[in-house]
Amino acid sequence: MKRRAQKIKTEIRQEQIARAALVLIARRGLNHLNIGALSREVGVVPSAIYRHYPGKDRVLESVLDLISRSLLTNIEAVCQATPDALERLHLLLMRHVQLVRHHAGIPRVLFSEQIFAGSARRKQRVHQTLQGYLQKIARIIAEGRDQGQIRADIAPDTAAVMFLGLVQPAIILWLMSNGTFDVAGHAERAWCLFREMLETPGGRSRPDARTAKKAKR
Amino acid sequence: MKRRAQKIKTEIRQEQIARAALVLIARRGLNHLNIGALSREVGVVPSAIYRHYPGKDRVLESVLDLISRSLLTNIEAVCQATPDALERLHLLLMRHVQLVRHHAGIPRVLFSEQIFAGSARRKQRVHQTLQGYLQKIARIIAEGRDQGQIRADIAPDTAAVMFLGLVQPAIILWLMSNGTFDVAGHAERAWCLFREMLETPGGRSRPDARTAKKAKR
DNA sequence: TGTGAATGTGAATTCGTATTCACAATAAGC
DNA sequence: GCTTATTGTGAATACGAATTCACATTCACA
Repeated sequence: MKRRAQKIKTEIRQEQIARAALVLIARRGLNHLNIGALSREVGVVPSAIYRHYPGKDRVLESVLDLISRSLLTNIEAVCQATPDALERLHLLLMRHVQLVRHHAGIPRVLFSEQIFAGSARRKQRVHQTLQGYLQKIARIIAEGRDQGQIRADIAPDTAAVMFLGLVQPAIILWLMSNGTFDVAGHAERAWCLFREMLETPGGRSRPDARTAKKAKR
Repeated sequence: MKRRAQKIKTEIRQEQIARAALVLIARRGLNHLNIGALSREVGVVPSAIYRHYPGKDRVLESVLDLISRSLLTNIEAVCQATPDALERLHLLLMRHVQLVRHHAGIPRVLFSEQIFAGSARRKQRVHQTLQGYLQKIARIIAEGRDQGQIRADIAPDTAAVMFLGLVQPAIILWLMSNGTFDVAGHAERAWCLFREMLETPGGRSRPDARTAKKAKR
């Protein structure tokens, strides 16, 4: 019955392990992530994990890398998709929701106690990841302001944090309601209000995003 | 040196233990909360905890009670302080920030993995607490709408979740930055924008909250 | 095809922590 | 003051989970 697992090169296994960890975290949370379950998910025996990682901590680091990359990938994607700041934000919001819905492990890691209370180094690391994300959002907003599309009396930093706030409580509600809460719906409604708030009062009150190009100023 | 702890009635000890737990959670997080440290904080020996609680789980329940009551107390306080919906929200926001800054254990518990991933019962309980809080906020908003002070085309539920979002990411940043991030400052700036967004466009663009009574419609 | 390095395995070890229990001290009611 | 229920104490227990290690297998390379 029990077949011995195939030998796989360390780099591949590391990737496998990190992804499996994210899946397990999504399923049962970071606290329940243990080497036993992780190895089972990968299809090896617990001690095998230590062939590829010096310890559980380093596994977590890899998971954080995975998450960091996902977030930054989203930023880059929306920046390539359109030059319009408001459209970028809207796209980013939807992609963020999709990402989180698909990988529920991400918010679970970011909000986890193990991060807040864990080693100062890990905490620092997550903090920098979040700060980087926020800065990139703030930059998009600043560009929109320079284009006259976004009110100049709004501090991009503040707006960026608010932007995160459009979905963060919703995600928590979603996690706590066993996936019942309609994150995407809330995000869409909240976005409409947020956009109105951002837009320069000079423009139309409800310009269609599709027609609102940089031309108007 | 080591004095035997004084005998104290169970109800009092229970309160002590719950408060001590919240303090410890604020200091080191929910994951690091163990019976040993908890008993030390209270000034007794680990096994003594079991004279007052059947187990660690029940201690957590008490902590949740403490938190629930704090949140609801804030709601009641602001409702008594003023009949003006926008003022209520502003007050609530500031009180919320103060509460969290004073008892950092509160967000640590609410965002904790142990809640999301813990027993379904606890999760359910926290969910209901949050839902109750949200509903009360939504009611304040709905009243403001009925008074013509708040735009009628905004769903109170959505606005309530957004209201939470004004501070939630800020609180997380605050926790991760070791108390460096200026939560109160962000809350104030975010509130100004949020208020503008809520207000009926018919009114002045920046009516002083003190003069904006229900009379105007 | 043979050989060594890389990877997988199962048992053993260690550690932290929740919980239990028999016993001691204390407070409250008579 | 005496008795008894209540509360505190220290040792013992139990359990889960991380990690280590000696040994087995397999892959890559010559």
